[in-house]
Amino acid sequence: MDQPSTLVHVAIPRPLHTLLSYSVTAGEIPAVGVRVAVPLGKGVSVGLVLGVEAVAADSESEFAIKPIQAVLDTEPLADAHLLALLEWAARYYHCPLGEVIFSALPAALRKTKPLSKAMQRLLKPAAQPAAIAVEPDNALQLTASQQACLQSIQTWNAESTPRPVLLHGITGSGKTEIYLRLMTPLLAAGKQVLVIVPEIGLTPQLLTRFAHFFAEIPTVCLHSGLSDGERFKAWLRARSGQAQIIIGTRSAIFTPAPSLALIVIDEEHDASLKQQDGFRYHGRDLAIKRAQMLAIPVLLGSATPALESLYNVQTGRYRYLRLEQRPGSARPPALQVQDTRPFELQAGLTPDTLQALRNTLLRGEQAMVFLNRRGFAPALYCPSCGWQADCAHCSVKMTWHARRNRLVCHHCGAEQATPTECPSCKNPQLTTQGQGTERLELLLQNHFSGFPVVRIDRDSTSRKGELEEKLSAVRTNEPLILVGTQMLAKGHDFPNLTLVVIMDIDHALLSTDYRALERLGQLLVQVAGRAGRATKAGQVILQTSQPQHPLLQQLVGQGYTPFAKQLLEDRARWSFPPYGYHALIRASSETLEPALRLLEFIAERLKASEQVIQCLGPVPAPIEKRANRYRAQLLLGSKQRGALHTALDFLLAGGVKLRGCSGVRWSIDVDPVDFS
DNA sequence: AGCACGCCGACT
DNA sequence: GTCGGCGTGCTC
Repeated sequence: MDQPSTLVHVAIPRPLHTLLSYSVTAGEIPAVGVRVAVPLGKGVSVGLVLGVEAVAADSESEFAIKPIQAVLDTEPLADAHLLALLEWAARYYHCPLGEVIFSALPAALRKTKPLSKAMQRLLKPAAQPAAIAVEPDNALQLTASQQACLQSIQTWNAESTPRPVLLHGITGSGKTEIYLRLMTPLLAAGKQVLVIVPEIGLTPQLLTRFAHFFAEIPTVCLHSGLSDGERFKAWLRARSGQAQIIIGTRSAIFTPAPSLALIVIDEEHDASLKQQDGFRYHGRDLAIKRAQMLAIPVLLGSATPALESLYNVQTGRYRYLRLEQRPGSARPPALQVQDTRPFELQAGLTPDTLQALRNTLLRGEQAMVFLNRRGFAPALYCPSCGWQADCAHCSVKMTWHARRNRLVCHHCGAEQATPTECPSCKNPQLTTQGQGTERLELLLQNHFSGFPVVRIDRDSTSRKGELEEKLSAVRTNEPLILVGTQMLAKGHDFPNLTLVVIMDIDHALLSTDYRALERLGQLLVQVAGRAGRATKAGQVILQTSQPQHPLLQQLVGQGYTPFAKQLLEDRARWSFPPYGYHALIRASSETLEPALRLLEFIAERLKASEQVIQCLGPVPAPIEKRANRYRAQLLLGSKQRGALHTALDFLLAGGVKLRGCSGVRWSIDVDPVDFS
């Protein structure tokens, strides 16, 4: 008897570029979006059902179709919208769909284990939350410009297919207030709002504001500090519609939210929105895609918008709002460039800078010295023979950490005891070179005895609660000096902080990475924004040996917008993003040659695609060796996004294999932001 | 990614 | 004569 039977097409978390098909028995046909356990090779794998197809029982098949092993869920984990987003992302980033899907699901769902009864129950559709009266906080009055901003956004968002809005608001201009006010009516109507932030641990003040303002609204936070179980529970609460505010880092963009009505991307320029390994998506770009698919508004906020976003404003794809003034009497800080060349430096600081620090402390105010380099010194060398402490596994110098008296590689984590003499010539007098936050802390402690020096970096805050401890010391508003890295750049508001010193920006001014200047400009503006946030005027000192650099001059003299405009003109001249599109193919192997050879082969295949694209390279990566692997890269550029994608599809369809390149690992990075 | 199959060097 | 090296290819 030829009875019809049923096939399911399943995405598997492996680098397969196709779905696999399995048979199911009539009584257990799973719905699309349900997980199944399937036999794979000799083993068993989890998979997600993406298609169900009735076929004639006698239909021929290329393969021996195996039956699924078990249906794992009673309810679909992802709805059609989310699956469409993931399918789009897999195509756009040229990442296998199964890997995309399972990296978007909480880790608890990547196992071939059925959920407990309790968890199954939580997957059932829940009733929409009842409308809640959100109490307007009368203590919080919007300024006239905030009010005008809010009004514009609300008018625009009422359109049937709203365009993304870029809210360009200087530090302290009150972007958060706009977010809160925009969210209020939606939450009151029982809707959900997704808020994406760069790194949750670094934006505690944003979380506190939300918690106070929306005390009665169920909220979940999705960040790296959660255990698998906690993350899964938060995901379930969002999926049920019960949690109305979902705050999280980039991966939160994949959280199911049945009544999603708004997406907010805070610090939309931030590089941490781009995933740097595996499925290399951009959180902001997927947010815009998701919002577009759902026809809901999306708001991008930043004091220093990404060049891409400013360009999208120019072309009319985004709308733009500027929030200029700081509430109250706060004025923007005065920026001053300090030429380091004529001076003898102490731990990298000029005499003028030290004097400015002293004056600040004597006025009873706080100062911050920003140096994006951990450890005591970034190099240890022998003055007699020239030997230097290199990492055995990477092509970088090791950093000397004084407190632990160890040499540490900041790229692979390798550590070793500090040698007591030169391993090459036995000279017992090894010397350090360059500045790190540890050395800066020590110098400042000696120089300003009687005033506390608080160092905040990954090394000084590794213990749980240590960061909060240090921050609360700063919040006493007593005169002190803060020393720190990137960790200090955003999210903290110190009312008595009036001086910010920024060190070591030369490498970014001289970098060959075309994004380095954009990032430097953003960082300078963000860090400068720490100064003078309350009623006191702020001062910012930039130390550099390149004070005449035209773009630095422009940034200091005219501000971020003209600086960004100039950078955009430079990008246009070279057809660099956003005027052209890039994809970076990286390869690594135990020696450099096979990686280069494979990329050479790939470059040739791409040429055979007959698409209008440029290949730059292959060349060794800027950090040629990392964790014992040699790295090379091939940059692809095109003025047509479509040509680039067609070429990459052609490459993947043909398969990439070359004899003698067996140990080469390679990957595609669409819209790369990091070229190291 | 795993995990097999498949041809060339040092062992009971 | 075999055990096993990891190069190559497949997974419905």
